[in-house]
Amino acid sequence: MLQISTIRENPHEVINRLAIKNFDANELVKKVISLDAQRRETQKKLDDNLAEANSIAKEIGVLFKNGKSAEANALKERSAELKTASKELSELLQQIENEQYNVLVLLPNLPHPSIPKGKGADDNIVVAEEGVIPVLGENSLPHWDLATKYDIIDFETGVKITGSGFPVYKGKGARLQRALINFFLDNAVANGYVEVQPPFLVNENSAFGTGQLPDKEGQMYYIVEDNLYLIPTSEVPVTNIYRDIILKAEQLPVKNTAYSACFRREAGSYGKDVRGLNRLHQFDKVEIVQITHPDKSYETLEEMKDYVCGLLRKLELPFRVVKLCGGDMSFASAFTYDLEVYAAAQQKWLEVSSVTNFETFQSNRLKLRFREGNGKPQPVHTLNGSALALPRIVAALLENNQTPVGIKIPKALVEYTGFEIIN
RNA sequence: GGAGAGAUGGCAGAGUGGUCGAAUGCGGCGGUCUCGAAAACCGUUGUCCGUCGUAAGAUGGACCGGGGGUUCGAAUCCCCCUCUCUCCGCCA
Repeated sequence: MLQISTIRENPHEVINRLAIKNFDANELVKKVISLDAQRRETQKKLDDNLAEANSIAKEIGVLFKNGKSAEANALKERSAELKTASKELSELLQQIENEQYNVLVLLPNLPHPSIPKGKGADDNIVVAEEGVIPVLGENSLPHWDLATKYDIIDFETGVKITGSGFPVYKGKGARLQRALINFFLDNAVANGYVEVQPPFLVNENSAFGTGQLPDKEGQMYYIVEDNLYLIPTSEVPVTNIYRDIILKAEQLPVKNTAYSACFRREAGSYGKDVRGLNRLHQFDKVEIVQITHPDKSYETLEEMKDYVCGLLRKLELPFRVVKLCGGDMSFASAFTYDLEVYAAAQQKWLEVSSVTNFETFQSNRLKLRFREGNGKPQPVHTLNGSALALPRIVAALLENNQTPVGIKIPKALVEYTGFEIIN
């Protein structure tokens, strides 16, 4: 959520920046500003009213004590008038505030000034590419066939138990999952991230805090009976740890990492490009989150991006770093790098991580702030990234490392899997 | 699932109708003392929204889990909701 002060002070800047995201903010900005003026005017009236009422109440108290009940009763009449007026004003104020809020949440985050305009994924900028793209033999297979061939992932049994998008990992497949999770967590911890194990279900307030609600409830699984949501990413519970908190400047940066299963309904996304592990309803992911001083967040963004690159390097996967253009960025993002690995059998780049700086967009909504010395609280910057999401990593590992004798495990993972080859 | 208790400032914990944004203790910050530190002592210490001001600040309002009600006046009385804790039941 944008800060009202930003909009009030630089309306044209807001409109221009949002145009980069192909978002026409003209009307909404106008509306927010006019509602803001109404809000302040109404509040002034209400406050004056209440101030008078407060002082009358005190007077009445004194009068009664001194036995001057006639005078007190006269004042009561004025007090009653004020009460009626205050009630109307406060209802009006509430209504204006709600309206303003409802408009405010429709405005996406401003993209960083360096973000180029663009329509969609085709206009993203590849800022780095690394690793050797393997050339596979004639009878190479996509990962879903390899999974069946070596009996490590069973999609059909998953369908029987739950439905499509819920695979069953078996044998070395299951072990590979566990190995990757540990590998990612250990690396994050070695890089100064504090590991947390969050709940996989969150309440309404949390879903709201990170922006899944009120808009995107359809993307989450929902438990009606308990009014809880299955998390689409551990970003939700981890970030919400810091909801309604004022940190001290010395506590920054906060660095957390968490493994969680992630649950996504992805309604309407069935169809092409979703075979095998490419898109699932339940998958595993290790997330990294940082809360930083506003002056440090872009430095941190680079650091987080480089950290994820390091993981891909250790896994010996060819990858590229893509800077998203305005049109492809998410609602809440100010700057996003996507990291993609090449899956050699599908001959396709697969997004495995998204590293994003939200600046104050999340912290403003979360009421997550920090204080320098005795200064006023101010919003922090929040960032997060996948480090990493498993399924597409597994897909690329299987496809790229297939050989006539089996699938080779990258060296760095062997101490975690306990085997060097899947055969 | 059944029964009971509770929700107050960073924490602990008083406060049952007006002088309460709220005692006291701890913690934090500043100071005195000290070569320095500890102890002791003194002072200070919440958030949000307005108004005035370049600012420092001044000032109005709101906030004692959330919402509603009674009253001239509510942390305090009444109603509803949420959450937490304890005991019983069930259970990895």
